[in-house]
Amino acid sequence: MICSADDLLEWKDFPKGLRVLLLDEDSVSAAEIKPKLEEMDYIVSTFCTADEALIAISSEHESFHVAIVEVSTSSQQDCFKFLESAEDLPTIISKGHECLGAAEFLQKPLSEDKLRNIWQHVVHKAFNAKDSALSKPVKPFNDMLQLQQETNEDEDKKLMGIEISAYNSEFDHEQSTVSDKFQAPSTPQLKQGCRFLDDGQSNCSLEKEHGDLEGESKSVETTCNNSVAETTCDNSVEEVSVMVDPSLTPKEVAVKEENSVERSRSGNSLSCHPQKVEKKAESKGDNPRIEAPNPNSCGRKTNRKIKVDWTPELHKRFVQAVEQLGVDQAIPSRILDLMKVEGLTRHNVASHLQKYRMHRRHIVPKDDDRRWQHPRGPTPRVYPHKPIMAYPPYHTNHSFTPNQFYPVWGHPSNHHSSMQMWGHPGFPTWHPQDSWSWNTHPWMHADAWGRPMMPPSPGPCSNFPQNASGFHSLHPFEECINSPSNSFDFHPAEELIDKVVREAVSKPWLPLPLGLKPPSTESVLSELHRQGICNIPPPPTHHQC
DNA sequence: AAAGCAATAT
DNA sequence: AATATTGCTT
Repeated sequence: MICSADDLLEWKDFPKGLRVLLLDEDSVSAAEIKPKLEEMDYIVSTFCTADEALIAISSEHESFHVAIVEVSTSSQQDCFKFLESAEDLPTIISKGHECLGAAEFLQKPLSEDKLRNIWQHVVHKAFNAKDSALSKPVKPFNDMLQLQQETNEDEDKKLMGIEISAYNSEFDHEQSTVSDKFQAPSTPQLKQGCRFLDDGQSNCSLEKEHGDLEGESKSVETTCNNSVAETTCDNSVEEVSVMVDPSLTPKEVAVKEENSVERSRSGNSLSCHPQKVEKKAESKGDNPRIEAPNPNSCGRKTNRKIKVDWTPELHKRFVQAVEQLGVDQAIPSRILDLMKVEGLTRHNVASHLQKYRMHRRHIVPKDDDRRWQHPRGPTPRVYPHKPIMAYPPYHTNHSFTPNQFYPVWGHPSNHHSSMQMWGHPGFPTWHPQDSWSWNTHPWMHADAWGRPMMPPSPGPCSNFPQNASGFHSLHPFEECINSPSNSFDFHPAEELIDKVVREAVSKPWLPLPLGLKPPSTESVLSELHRQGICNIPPPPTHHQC
């Protein structure tokens, strides 16, 4: 059965009580999945054979909201048979290596999150049914799910908003941007999902079934066939599950996919982009590489050159190469050598370098350069009230005017709206090797990754405030843990901490970096006492410089 | 030939 | 919007 929108609206504690049909020939795996589902207050009925399941469906047709079918290669026919007979029952096929015109891939093993989210397919289906509540107010349901909703969109978009928000609410650890909304309703887009396979969370989502509803919306179309799915996703995924439109037979799926290819050719299809950069997980120590177009896949017709997706990781490599070479020596060919990214061309690098340089130039206005490059110049202005950021080496403080943000070059992100990151003193977090804020710190003040600038002659009586109230440091922490790409490089490297400490010890006259607090008088005195130094001169009286 | 830049195309 | 391409100069 298909659960109608009306049903959902009246379903008080949805998705509790969702009736799940679990068809799995492997009783062991069924025994693993079932309790997980039951923990989520789903009502699970397991079946070992398609026939049993079909009998159950035909006899208790109203009894299931969603089906999960684990299908082995040998039982594929059974699977199709089940799909046909199951008609409108949203069915998630959990399968081995093949992709059956997928609406969604779920990486196995099926985690709690993934299982928990199966209700979303019921919602999706409910609101995409021909005579669903398309024209009905959706607010109640939205409220019920405690979802956020755009208020200025038309009804269709609202519907999408529900579904998308719902998905996002479950995947709120994933990045979610406005543009993403219409690309991957349920899970991170394939582009992301496959790229970050090593994060253990990512799923690949391909959406194929509601083009008629969305019109020109940017849902990620299913344009991959088996080979694409494998080439793009198989790096480390052992198995995927596949969500197919329950109302479609395999043939129909195929037809729809063809249409999707046509529709998405104009540029927004991500799933199918053989041109996309795919890189192996760096955690495995492999060099990233640019995937060559797959001649067997949907990219066959397009002669476009590979379009490099400068992912944060790729960009990081780029930046590392540039820094290794030094800005002056960094030319495309050398950067290319250092980056060791298979398939990347010098042109790609040159293009990126051009942008990179322009950006750097833009965010370090000449005015500032002149002011800071000659600290002995005409009485450098010091802003005691201004925030100072301590980045390693810690004495290269960056001074800037609050509110004076420069545009940040990065992927579009709703994090732009969270630029008010000031006011978390003493959090010595930085990304030592990622000085270029690429999506990772979209809110970061430009100066933070611009040219290092020396404070004007910091002496024993530095004007730079050192206590917490004088500092406004950024607080990247939340961002780091929220974004999957960030966890990647969030390592307050010990060497750096050591370095900072060493520097602080060797140059005691400099202001301490954020995060390092001067020892308390008491602890110093007791330590001196412990070492037998009892004759301590009184501290110098405070004086102005 | 490679680099770098700006304008333009996709 | 991001990236590629092109055309030009160095």
